[in-house]
Amino acid sequence: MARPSDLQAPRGTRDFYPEDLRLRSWLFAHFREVSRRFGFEEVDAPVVEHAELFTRKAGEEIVEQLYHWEMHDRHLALRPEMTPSIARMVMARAGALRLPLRWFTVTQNWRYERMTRGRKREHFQWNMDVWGEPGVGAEAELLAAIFALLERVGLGGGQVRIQLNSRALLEETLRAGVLRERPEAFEPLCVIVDKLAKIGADAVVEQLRDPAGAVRLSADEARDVVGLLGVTGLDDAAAAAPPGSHAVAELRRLFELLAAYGVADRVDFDASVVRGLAYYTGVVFEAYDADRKLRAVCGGGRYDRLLETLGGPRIPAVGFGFGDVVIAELLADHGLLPALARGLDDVVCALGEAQRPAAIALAQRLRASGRSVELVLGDTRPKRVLADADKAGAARVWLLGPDEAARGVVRVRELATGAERDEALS
RNA sequence: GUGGGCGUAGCUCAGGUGGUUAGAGCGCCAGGUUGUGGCCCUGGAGGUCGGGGGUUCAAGUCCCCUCGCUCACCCCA
Repeated sequence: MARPSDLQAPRGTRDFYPEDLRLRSWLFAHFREVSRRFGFEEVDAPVVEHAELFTRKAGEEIVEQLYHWEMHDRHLALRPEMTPSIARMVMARAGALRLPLRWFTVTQNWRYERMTRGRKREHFQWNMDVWGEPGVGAEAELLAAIFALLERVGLGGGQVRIQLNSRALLEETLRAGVLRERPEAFEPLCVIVDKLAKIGADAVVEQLRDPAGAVRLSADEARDVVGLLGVTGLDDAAAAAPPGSHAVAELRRLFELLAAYGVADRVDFDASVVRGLAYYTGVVFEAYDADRKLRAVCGGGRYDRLLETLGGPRIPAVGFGFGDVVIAELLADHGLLPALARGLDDVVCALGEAQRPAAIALAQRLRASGRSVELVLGDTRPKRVLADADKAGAARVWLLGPDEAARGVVRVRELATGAERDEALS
């Protein structure tokens, strides 16, 4: 039923009822378990940050879609992504941290944007980052972790593939060419080039030429850049790169490492992947469902200069963000969303107020042993108690009536079998 | 911002060309044993038909406006 808008969750946000939250927790548990197995530690930061932490000059959409406001002379914002907050935390303790650092987060993020399938204004995101490791071994660990997660949720059979590129490769090529005199145009160029698959080559060329823009290439130069993005094989990319390319060597090394993890066959080199965030400097990647029906399941890359940009030391880093929305859509499409029970173990019911103290003592004893115990609060008939316990998925019901009390026992019923027995109360 | 679909019970939805007290399934509540669940049977509660206006003897149904949800595009994580 349609309710007044002030009684609905704002557009793009969600209420999580118990059954919804069970599913969310299930997913988060997998995020955390994979992170744990890879030796990552969980951290968190405030949802509200100084807006300046997120505002950058490269024209990224993520900055334009910031939820932000002025309050008591402070410009605050809801975090649209986790990386800047983590960078802030790393910077604050840079001198005391043993590198490389492996941190992960599972957080709520906000982005004010139009809604479509797989895209909401409020979403949760799993982040894994490695700080202080310049080599592609870090990328390999992260990609392996993504595949580990996919396998845990039932998508380990190639339903999801990762497209991967290196901004360093693109940068090497362009700095030997059209950006020789203007290296600072590289970041805005990446933001534009990221749109290739969405707006088409002509529109990208147009934006790269824009005399009012930050890139300002000639028409021929812009077309050359777009041409570079069409490369799909690593050998072709190598051929187009400057001789002795460091970036090509790193990509080759990365694929060797991915082979050692057994996931190289699910990763494709694709020069058109550059990502829409300005701070990426090296390897960048995105994961998509094999049918390409949905938006990217996750994405990430290397950002070796971000900490420097924020005024900190130069610590290389690489990470990814993995949202809860697209993966849930994908799991639903594949019929992989699990049916999760409440996890209630026991129901304890006093039949008659005189038996309540004994029922409370029993419930507390069971709880102390770690069981999930629902104590029936009102004066509910056994019929109802049994039915409710059954629906809740409880294993057994403990009934304590005058008869049992007189004998110092409690009636225990196993719901699965219907078997009953008396058990001593103390 | 553009275009489409949709708003009827807690949920999922039916309700040809406008016509008596608006329906189903599920869920919920009660009963079918006096202290015993699942299955089954019976009964019940629950609806400003998103909101406002209009046409009409008569509007859930037609027209206009409006709000909301949703999908696609635009744009972008």
